[in-house]
Amino acid sequence: MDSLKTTVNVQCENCTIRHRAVCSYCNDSELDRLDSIKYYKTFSAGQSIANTSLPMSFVGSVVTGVASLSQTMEDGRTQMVGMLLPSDFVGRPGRDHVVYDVVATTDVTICCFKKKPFEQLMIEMPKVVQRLLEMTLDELDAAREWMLVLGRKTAREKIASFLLIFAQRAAVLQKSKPKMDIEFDLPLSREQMSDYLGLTLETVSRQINALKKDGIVEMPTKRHILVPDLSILLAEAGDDADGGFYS
Amino acid sequence: MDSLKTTVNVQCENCTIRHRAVCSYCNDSELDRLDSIKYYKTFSAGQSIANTSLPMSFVGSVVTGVASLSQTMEDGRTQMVGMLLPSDFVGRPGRDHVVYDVVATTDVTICCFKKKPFEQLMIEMPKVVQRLLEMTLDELDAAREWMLVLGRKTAREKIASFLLIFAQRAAVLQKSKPKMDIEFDLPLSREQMSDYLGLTLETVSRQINALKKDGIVEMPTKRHILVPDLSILLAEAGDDADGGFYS
DNA sequence: TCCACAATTTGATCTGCATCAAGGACGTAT
DNA sequence: ATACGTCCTTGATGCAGATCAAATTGTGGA
Repeated sequence: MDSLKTTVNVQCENCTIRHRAVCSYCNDSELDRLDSIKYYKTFSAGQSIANTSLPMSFVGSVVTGVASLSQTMEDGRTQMVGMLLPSDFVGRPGRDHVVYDVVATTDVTICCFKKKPFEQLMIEMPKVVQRLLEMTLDELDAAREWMLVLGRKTAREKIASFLLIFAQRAAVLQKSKPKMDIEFDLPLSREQMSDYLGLTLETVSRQINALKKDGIVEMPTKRHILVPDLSILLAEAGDDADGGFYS
Repeated sequence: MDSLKTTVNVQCENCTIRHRAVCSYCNDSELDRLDSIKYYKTFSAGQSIANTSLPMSFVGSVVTGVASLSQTMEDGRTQMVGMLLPSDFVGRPGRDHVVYDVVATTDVTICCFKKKPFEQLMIEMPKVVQRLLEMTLDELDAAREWMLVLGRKTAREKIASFLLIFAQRAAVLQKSKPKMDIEFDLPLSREQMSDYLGLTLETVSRQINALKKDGIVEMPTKRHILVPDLSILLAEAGDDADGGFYS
């Protein structure tokens, strides 16, 4: 959240385009030793970033786009266990194996740090480890918040909770005046939403249209959402005052 | 897991009994600076260890017993979001607020460190922070594993997954020869199990008795379980080869 | 502009688990 | 012993969401 202050254009190593992007690590003057081991990389929507059989050679920070973490059972049932949004950390420093699949949900730009040198920096620079601990604690809170969603909420509440993740982010970025619609694009398909929410895609479709019919949200296109009143959506999610995923 | 090597008798500050206990931190010679700020504390089954309105004044390590972390919605629906077993870390270093209720599920002994001095040590001793990062990453993996259970598994698979947590611990402790039953006590009531699994207590009761009827487990008393064949239980949980909660 | 295909919606039906409601089993205090 | 409370089991019924099946909309490429 303390990132996104400035953006820079970066050269992607996969394509010839210079992307607008910024990494909160690279913005931190105390961490400028990271500069020498960093490079930017992009993945297009649907592309695999890492999986159980193909471990990552880097760690890094999402600068643009959305990536997802999912686990799959042998019979094909899958559950998304996390979303990586801009400024989120990618990778498992000090761990060899990835225990879930990391996939680009939209086009994604990542500020990468070579894994081995980064792990060396973790030993030499306590501040890096402290920062990672902070971020990991936040992720743990988010995961536990989501366990309540998965275990106890109704389909309608699940959808509302999901929309809140983006609505709250958008509200911050828009610094939205109270009487203005909050507006954002859905970065996930109905099927991906169902994987995140532990539902079927049909139920997702029905419930999101029910929220629309009830005037909780507007949906000019199937992937674009307007929220006239955030507090109503909050109530639909069954949350008290704050309590959002990324609060 | 690298703890539990030796045990010591410790004086509890709440009662006059000396408890058999050991803390993995206190066993680590590199961390002996912790000695000066540590004390032991016990909680009896059902007692609250911390909650949203009553933050903790310490962090620490569970040495005996089981504690639970839960979140509750205004209307009373609750979801257990974690279990603290011996050697697990309790508390949120660097955070003021507890975001869920911590309750002793059985009688619990905790090796406590005063919060402020512990946070000071975190600044001075990088090793402490590194260790916490490791543990937090493990907790995050466990939480995500559990998200798959909550979002995608059937009631029967949920029960099997739950029993596996204890069966796998017991298997390690018993170093059980292949042809020997794995044996353990259930530290949770049917209702607590239902809170952990996102089910009702009736469904928990029915499914656990179904597993018994099918010979997957034996249940000499309602709180004691024998597992004749761990691999059958694993299959019931829908997991592949390893994949357990605390693998 | 049209076609092919993917994403989404909508309808009809089915089912696993929740809910509601008793009834046992066990422990503890009287 | 007996009574009471807590925990657990078992049965009957209902419903939210899954499943199966089309129809519709949206999209990128020739």
